[in-house]
Amino acid sequence: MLDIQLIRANPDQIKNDLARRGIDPPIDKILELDSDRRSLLAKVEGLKAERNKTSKDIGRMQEDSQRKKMIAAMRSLGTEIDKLDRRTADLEAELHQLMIYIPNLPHPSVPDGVDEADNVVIKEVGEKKPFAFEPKPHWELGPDLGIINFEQGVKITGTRFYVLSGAGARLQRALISWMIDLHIRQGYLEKYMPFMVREETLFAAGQLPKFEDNLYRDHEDDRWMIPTSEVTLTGLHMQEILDGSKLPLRYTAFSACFRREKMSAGRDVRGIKRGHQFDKVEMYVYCIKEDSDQEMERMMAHAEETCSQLGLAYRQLELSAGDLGFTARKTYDIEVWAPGSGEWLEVSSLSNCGDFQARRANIRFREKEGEPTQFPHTLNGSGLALPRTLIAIMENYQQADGSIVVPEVLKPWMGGVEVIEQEEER
RNA sequence: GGAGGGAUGGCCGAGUGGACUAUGGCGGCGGUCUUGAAAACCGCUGUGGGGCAACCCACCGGGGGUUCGAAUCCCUCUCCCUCCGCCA
Repeated sequence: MLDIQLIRANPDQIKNDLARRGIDPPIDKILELDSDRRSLLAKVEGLKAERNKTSKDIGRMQEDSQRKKMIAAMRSLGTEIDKLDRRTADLEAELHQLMIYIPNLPHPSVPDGVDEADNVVIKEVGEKKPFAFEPKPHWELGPDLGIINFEQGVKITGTRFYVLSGAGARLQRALISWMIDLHIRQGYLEKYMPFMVREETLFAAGQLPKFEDNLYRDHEDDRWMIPTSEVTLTGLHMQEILDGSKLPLRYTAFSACFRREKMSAGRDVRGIKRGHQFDKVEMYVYCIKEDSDQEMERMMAHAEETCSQLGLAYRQLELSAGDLGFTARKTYDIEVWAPGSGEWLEVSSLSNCGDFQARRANIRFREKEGEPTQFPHTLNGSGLALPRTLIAIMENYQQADGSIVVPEVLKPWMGGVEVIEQEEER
């Protein structure tokens, strides 16, 4: 959510910033509603002050005709207040309805552009691994080795679900453990969070109301499956006033993520690249606004370390203004090279949300006691999405015979397995 | 799933229709006293909104209602606790 005071003070600046995203939201309507709301508020609050004062007087008076007269007067004043209160509430609701659909303002450093074609490659690290044979895609390697079974996933649940088996399941678990341990060393506090949340939590993180179509939901209770643990890590401090001396707060969490993928139906249907359920290790930071640019670079370095320690060639992209997500003011993507699929795979997306989520979640902090509260900045980034990392490892570490070498850093978690050979299907 | 009890400020806890401008205590901050500290005493100590300001408004878990007036009465939702049932 944007700051209404900011819109009030610099409407043209706000319009220009949002135009960079290629949108033209109803800023003038918002200003009009805001101004109507404030003048109505001044009026109704004056009447309330009068009612409060007179009601107190009534309480002190003896029963007499004067008292009855005042009660009658207050009764009609009450009707008037009710009427104005309702109009104020209507205006506020209308204003709120507009405000919650306005995306975050792009950071000044974000490159211009209308969509992903305008995203900028900042750097490419590592060489695309050369192969003396034609590298296979993971959707062939996995079933051939007996470590991915697509048919079973479809049978059990439906399209875009799969089963990992034996060394495949173990490799994913190894990645999760290794990544979390790495992030702990990088200074993050590990959290294990719920995978289901209430509606309010999704609103706080900026997923609702706009992206309702992409979420799984239990209609009987107010329970929604999270699309990312960014949601729960934002919810962690909802409605709190944090102690400023404790910032920055850095968290890491593993979670399953659930996405209906209605927006991308038909895309990336082969393999495990885009499922309805996937695992992810997330990094999340709450910090003061002065630190957020540097926290972003820091988090980027942490995600890069994940790629480089796994020996994967990767590149860093910065999203153009037109491709930024709803809550983000600046976003870096990390893509790793998948030689079998023959494409760059987005394994991580790191966003600086500024105070946008903190506002929606009502998360504040106070630098020192007695000072006014401020909204912290929040940043989130995948410490890599598991299925795509798995793809990259399988395709990059494959050998001519179809076996897969286990990356050095994962060996401690693989129970002595150094090469994943064909497994008997069970 | 059934029965009952709860939710008040940073924390504990009183308040069941008008002096609540939310009692009291703890903690915190400032002051007096002191060589210094402790103790004692005095004062201050929630959030948001409106207004140039004085000041005003809202908030006692959330929402709605009754009333001239609600922390207090009514409805409803959420959450917590106790017991029973079921359960990894």
